[in-house]
Amino acid sequence: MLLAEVAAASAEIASASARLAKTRRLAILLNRVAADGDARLVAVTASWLSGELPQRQIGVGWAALRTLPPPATSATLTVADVDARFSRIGAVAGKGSRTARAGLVRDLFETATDAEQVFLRRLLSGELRQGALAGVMSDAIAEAAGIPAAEVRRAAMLAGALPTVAAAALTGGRPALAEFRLRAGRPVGPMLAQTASGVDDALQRLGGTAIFEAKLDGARVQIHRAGSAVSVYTRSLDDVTSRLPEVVAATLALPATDLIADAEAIALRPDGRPQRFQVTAARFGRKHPGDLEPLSVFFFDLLHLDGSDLLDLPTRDRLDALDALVPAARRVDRLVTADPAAAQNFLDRTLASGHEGVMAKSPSAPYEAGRRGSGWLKVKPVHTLDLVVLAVEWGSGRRTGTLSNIHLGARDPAGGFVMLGKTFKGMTDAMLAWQTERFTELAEGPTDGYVVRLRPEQVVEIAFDGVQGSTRYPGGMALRFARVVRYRDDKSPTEADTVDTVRALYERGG
DNA sequence: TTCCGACAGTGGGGTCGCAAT
DNA sequence: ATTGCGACCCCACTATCGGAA
Repeated sequence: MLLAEVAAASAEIASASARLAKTRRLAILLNRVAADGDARLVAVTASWLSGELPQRQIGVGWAALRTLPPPATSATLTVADVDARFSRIGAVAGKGSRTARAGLVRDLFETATDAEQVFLRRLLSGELRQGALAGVMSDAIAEAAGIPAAEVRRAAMLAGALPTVAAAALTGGRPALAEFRLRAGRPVGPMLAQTASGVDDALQRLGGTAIFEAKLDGARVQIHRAGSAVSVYTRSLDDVTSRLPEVVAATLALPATDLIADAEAIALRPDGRPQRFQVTAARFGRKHPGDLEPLSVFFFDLLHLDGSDLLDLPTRDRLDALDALVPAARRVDRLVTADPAAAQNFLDRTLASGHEGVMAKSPSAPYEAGRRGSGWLKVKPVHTLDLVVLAVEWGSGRRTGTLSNIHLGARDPAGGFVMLGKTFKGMTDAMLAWQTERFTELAEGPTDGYVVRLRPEQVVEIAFDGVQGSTRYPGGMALRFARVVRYRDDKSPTEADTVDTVRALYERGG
């Protein structure tokens, strides 16, 4: 199988708009690879065309792809060859590794045709832009193997990976898929949540009664125990066991042999209130924990216990099992209610304890592994400020040709504006068109660079989740998850919110 | 025929580890 | 010592397709 065939398929998929057409094209390609009889090649192809490398990461990013050699004129690279080259690139380590890696990347691109270079560059930079990733690939595997889509999806969630499922489906068929079961030690796609605007919205969407839980501002962990062996995975299923000895110890203290659980790891202050997220992130990111900032762990779901799979049980039953296993001090706070006032009170109390918000869960919903299920909703308070647009950046991909990412400034009472971050979120296509025109008028100097500086005249209402410390911005603060609500043509920059307002919010802890 | 769930795309700030400068 | 890069923690939001209602 030639790389050229895969690159051509990717280009065709990108140019089709119908999802069914993309699925069909992917299925044809998968069947062609499967005809070679090599399961590894099926897995590699499925992985690439869902935007991932089987090696996960190989230390090559955007910067390493900035300058590439001229392309080859004939297509000689095979899928197997490129896969092997990726492994070699990823295995380079130590002093001189950057240079060595760059050399291997250059060799690869020298051997690739123009079309292949485009594909490889997109794949390695994580911007495949073919309108098809894991979701479409899952359906394509089903179509190629003649298996119901739901079965492929479920196997992928239980395997925590699509490529192995692709290989199994196309070489072993339906019986091979049935082999994928929940197993302690093999990570599972975590269930994710949708957003609700408040507890009333959450109660209504969940059908009247909800399980409310404290939403801790830490890092999600999936904990597996098989006998005395504990492993801990992140939301993206990376193994972080060695970084989190506290989590391992807390898990070994539980009266069980085998389990799979969902939990949050978070750094707490001595008084039990949460540290800022940055403290947890620093500790979580550290490979060798040392003696700094101990992490606490709080369990909130149980998927497997001593031979029994629980994930298809309703939430209330899974939580009964969790409560019987984990002491209350190691679980997140919880309230089951249908009463909006009681729910609001729980949210208020949770926020007063310094936490991020609450989760609202359907008592009857199963654990939808790997999905952003409608059975889980998050509720977090939203702040808004009227800020001034200081500059704007040209967009990429589908935003090419529009002025997209705006730089946000708060008014400095002493004069001028203090930048607090950027945002590209919340803009409709109509807003993008409007702001491209508006900011072209406000441009202070050339508009052909990446960043276009503006006269500070346009006020914009910005929603955000909180204020965090920053070394990047001059005020020492940056907005967390900033997004545009609307442009305010009824306000002048002299009426914009001040940096003092932002600082007060920061010092209040949020 | 309309509605809505799921998915892909477009990027945000912060932190770490590590190689290069 | 500092800087740049890659990887990954937290993530919000809109457009689109196609099946559900």
